[in-house]
Formats: sequence, C-alpha cells, structure tokens
Amino acid sequence: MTNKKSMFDLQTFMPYRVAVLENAISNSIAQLYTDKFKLTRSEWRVLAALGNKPGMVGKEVVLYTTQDKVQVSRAVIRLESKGFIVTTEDPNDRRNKNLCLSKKGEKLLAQIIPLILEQEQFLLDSISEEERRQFVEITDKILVRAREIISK
Amino acid sequence: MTNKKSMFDLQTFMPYRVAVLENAISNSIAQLYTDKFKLTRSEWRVLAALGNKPGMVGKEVVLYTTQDKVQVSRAVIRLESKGFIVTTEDPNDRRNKNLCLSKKGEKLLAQIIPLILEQEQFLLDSISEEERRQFVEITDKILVRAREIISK
DNA sequence: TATTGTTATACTCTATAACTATA
DNA sequence: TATAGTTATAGAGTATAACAATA
Repeated sequence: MTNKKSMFDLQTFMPYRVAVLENAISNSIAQLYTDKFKLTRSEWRVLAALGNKPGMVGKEVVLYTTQDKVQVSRAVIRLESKGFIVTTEDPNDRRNKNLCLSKKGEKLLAQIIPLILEQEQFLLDSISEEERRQFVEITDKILVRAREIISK
Repeated sequence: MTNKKSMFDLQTFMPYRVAVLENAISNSIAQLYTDKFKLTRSEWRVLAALGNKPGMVGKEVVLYTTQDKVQVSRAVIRLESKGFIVTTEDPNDRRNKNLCLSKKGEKLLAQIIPLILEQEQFLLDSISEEERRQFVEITDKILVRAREIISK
C-alpha cells in the first residue's frame, strides 16, 4: 500500500537542495564580512563590484550585483556615510552618480578579499577540477530555465 | 599594468553564483505556492513535510525542513488557523504536538505538488541524467564543507 | 514621456533571548 | 536542569509604488 503523497520528498527536491546549499554557503561566507567588518551582503556586493569595475553608476551596479535599484541605493548611502566609497556627479548626465572606492574602501576590500577567496577555496577543495567545470556548466543551464519561468 | 583588486570578480565567485541560482529557482517555484495558494515558503515546507511524514512533532519538522523552531512554530500556527493542519497532544510527552494534515490540507497539497514537480522537471530538463547525478554529488560535497565552516 | 535614483511602506526572513509548560 | 514550543523584538532581505530630478 503506497501513499501517493509520499511521492513528494523535500529531501530530494532539487530547489530545496539548492536552497539548503545556498543557505549554508552564504552563512559560511557572510560571517567573514559581517562579524569583523560589519557589512551587509548588499554592501559587500557593491564594494566588490566597485573594486572590480571602478566608476560604475548605480544602474551598472544593479546589473553587476543582481540586486534592485532600491537595495543598491541604500547600500551606496550607507557605504558613503561610512567613508568607503565616494560619489561624483556625471557631467554628461546629472542623474547619474559615478561610484568609486575611497582609499579607505580599497583598504577594506583588500582585507576582505583574501579571506573570502580562502573560504571559497576551502569549499571548492572538496571537488575536482573537472567537477568544478561541470558544476558551472550545470548551474548555468538550470539558471537559464529558472529565468525563463520568472520572466513569463 | 594589472590591477590587484580586479582579481576578484563577483561573476565567477562560486558563492555568488549559487546565490543567484538559488534566488532564480526559489522565485520560479515560490510563485506557484504564493500567487494562487497564499502560502509562505515556511508554510509550504511544513505542508510538504507533513505530507511526506504525517504525525511528526515540531522538533522533527525543524530537522526535516532545515528551519528553526521559531519559524516552524509560526508556520504551524498559521497553517492550523487556516485549517490545513490539525494538532493533537502527545499523551507520552505533553510538551509535544503531533502535526497532521487535515483533509483540507491534503487536498491543498495534492493540488500544489503536481505544479511543483512539473516546474522542477522543466528546470531539470535542461540537463542530462548524468549531469543530474553529478549535480547532486557535487552539491553534497560542497554542502559538507560549508557546514564544517559554520559549525566552527 | 522615459530614466536614474530616492523615499516610503509593508511583508517575509533570520537570529536571539526570554518565557511557559512539561519532563 | 533540560527540552519543546511560544512570544517578543530587531535587523536584514524583497517587492512595490510614489516621487524628484534630469534627459
């Protein structure tokens, strides 16, 4: 006698497994920038974005960090008030704010990045180079599908 | 002339990629139980848990759904007030509440599960059976590491 | 009119601590 | 004392709409 409802098990449900994984990874990484540096995830992402591509305007940071403009606007305001970024007016379009790390922001980022990369390496050391390549390929394919659904 | 800070790119940072994937998947699934059935993720997980293993007590649901006892307690209260679950006192230990789906809850779950599984299938149709196996294996390995870090 | 960015609001999620009732 | 579950609170994440300034 089989129970029809027992055919659904959260434990083997792919979206649930990804959520659990993301939660564990995200917590393991977040403690690096929250505990010692008092940054939110949103702030950390904006910092990392500007470290990689200085001078982006808000809209570009939105695209780069996959956050919406409200999140970015608030993170920028907090980071500026803490002195980690400086904003300059774009002479070509005065609606835009060019965002750059301050010296203090660069120093902060230079402290965080090695810790973050070390943590990532520890996570990735559990799998082979080949698996790492497969992982990127597989997650990319699934991501495309998920975005198809959302945009419908 | 290379920029040392440009060595860190969010786009290739594994934890960021997993966060983006989880976000997309989770949104694509969530719209199924929020839009039509007005459930939160926490409520959906508790429902699914009880559908799979009726009669669990709160503590077991906590373990099964990877949520903490506060989340579960609140989801249970809401689900009970909506008439989707019924709670009975455990005669052996009156601190425990045995949780079961009501007929209404079973009906609800029976409506949701096919939609959820269809969505999962659409996501998984983007990869081969072999890749699916690899994905589970890889994510399990990374999860173990992430939990090692958190428990430190 | 459309776009960039800000402000306001509300709801969910997460984490913590304090509490109750039982054991 | 320890455990199961509840209540309270606050910070962070997410979504939406309304708004100001500029194009």
